Amino acid sequence: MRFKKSTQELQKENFIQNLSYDCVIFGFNGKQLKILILEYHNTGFFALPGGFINRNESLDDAVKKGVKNRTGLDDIYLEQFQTFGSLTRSDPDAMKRIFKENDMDREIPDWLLDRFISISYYALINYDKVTPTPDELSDSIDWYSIDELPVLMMDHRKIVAKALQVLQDNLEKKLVGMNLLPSKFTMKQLQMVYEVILGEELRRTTFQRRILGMNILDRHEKLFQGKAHKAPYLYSFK
Amino acid sequence: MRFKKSTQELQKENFIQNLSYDCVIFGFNGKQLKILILEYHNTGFFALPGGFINRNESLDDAVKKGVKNRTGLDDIYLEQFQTFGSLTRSDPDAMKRIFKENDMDREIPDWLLDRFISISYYALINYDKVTPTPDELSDSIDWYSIDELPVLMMDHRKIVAKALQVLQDNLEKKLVGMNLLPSKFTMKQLQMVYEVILGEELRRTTFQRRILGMNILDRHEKLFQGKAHKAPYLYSFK
DNA sequence: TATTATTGTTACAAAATGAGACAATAAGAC
DNA sequence: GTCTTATTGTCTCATTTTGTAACAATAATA
Repeated sequence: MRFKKSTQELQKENFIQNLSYDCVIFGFNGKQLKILILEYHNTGFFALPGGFINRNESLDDAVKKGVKNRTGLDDIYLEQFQTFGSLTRSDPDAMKRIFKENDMDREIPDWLLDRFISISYYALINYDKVTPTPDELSDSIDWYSIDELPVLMMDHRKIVAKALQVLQDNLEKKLVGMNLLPSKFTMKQLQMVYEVILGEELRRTTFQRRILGMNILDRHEKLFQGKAHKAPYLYSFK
Repeated sequence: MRFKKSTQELQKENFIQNLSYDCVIFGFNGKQLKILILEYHNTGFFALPGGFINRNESLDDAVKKGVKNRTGLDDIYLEQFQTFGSLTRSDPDAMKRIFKENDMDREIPDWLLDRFISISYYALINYDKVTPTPDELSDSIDWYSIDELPVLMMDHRKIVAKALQVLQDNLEKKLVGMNLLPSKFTMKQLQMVYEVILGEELRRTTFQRRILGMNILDRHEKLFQGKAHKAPYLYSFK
């Protein structure tokens, strides 16, 4: 959970109480699976991007808006995967600290110190098209490799683990590659996406045969990379 | 969404606002896949069993408690599958009507007329061990076959459809049969569970070979049903 | 022109699945 | 008792899918 607006706008009446969302935003940099993590200024607190649900907007719209603000992207592939509601997951002390370090500890709305149930989404985005944008609470936001994450606040590590597990389960049925890759890509790139998500190496020939057999790709021109070997074809999703 | 307690106890301070849960409780009667549907008295409103989350209990505990009250069962297999949060899903007029028909329209707490975001679970239970129990708002609760459901309130039909879809997706990886069948069952019974969930017929020999190949079953004595043919073995999950 | 690394494709083996056949066997009919 | 009936457990063979390796094609470089 985190703030989208200045505290002026964080008025209790505007938002649904005790409810937040968190989003695991996946990107693929060509080699590794990455997620966007933000850091609250002067606290050493790392967290998933998130926010609250406005009383007069739908849950999905709230999340879309939040992710758009962080990434600059419209039409993002979003999937809701779990709602976390344990009694111990919230951390009012951390919340106080964040406000304090931003010289806002007099303004902290009391509803932010209450218990929160968090609805979690994951997003799949094209890494290269994103300009990660921190918000007014002056935190940074950056890509972290999935296997080199910093220690995260509250239960956010658990949320990431669940997101990855669901992503793995959905890998076959949901055309994950389409959203993590540019519109044209090589078979090798697609295979690497599958490999980083599954965390295991795949056999090149079997993978190629299976994917082509699905009949979901169009083949385009070759990609000449200036390397001393045969040039691969470019593909796109139909 | 529905009520667990008399309105005396439905005080705003006790519950998390704007948040409810709904539960699709699946059972298998030997032939059909059934779910528990309740009917509000004198309204013709059919709905999924559900409830609210107490401020000092975890989300999972709230749902466990609710399902236990309706079924009498402890240790229920529960799986959270989706949170519904559209702006249009709530229906304050229906809520008023329900209270009115129960001669409680003066007592209706105003927070019940507000927007609700609903966290949905499905449960898998042993049909024969359940005594469906209506609550103090004097409604009935009964089993309905999945393909003969009455018209449901609000978006509950959509919730059921999603539950069934997720159940289908989870069929292989989650040992669904274990929770819908008695501890000892025949191969035929297990196959029928798979068939009603998938909505398609399966080949007997292939099914048997596949399930036995998984090595998840123990074979026990034969079951003599008084029928003029070979008696099947009983199995249990390891 | 030869070398190198990677690619697309083919070939064959191994495993999984589809489809059918068949013997075994409880209980009822005679 | 013996025959009939319906269902079960198992086996066989064909088909499909997957695992594994081999090999020729080919961009760039030496």
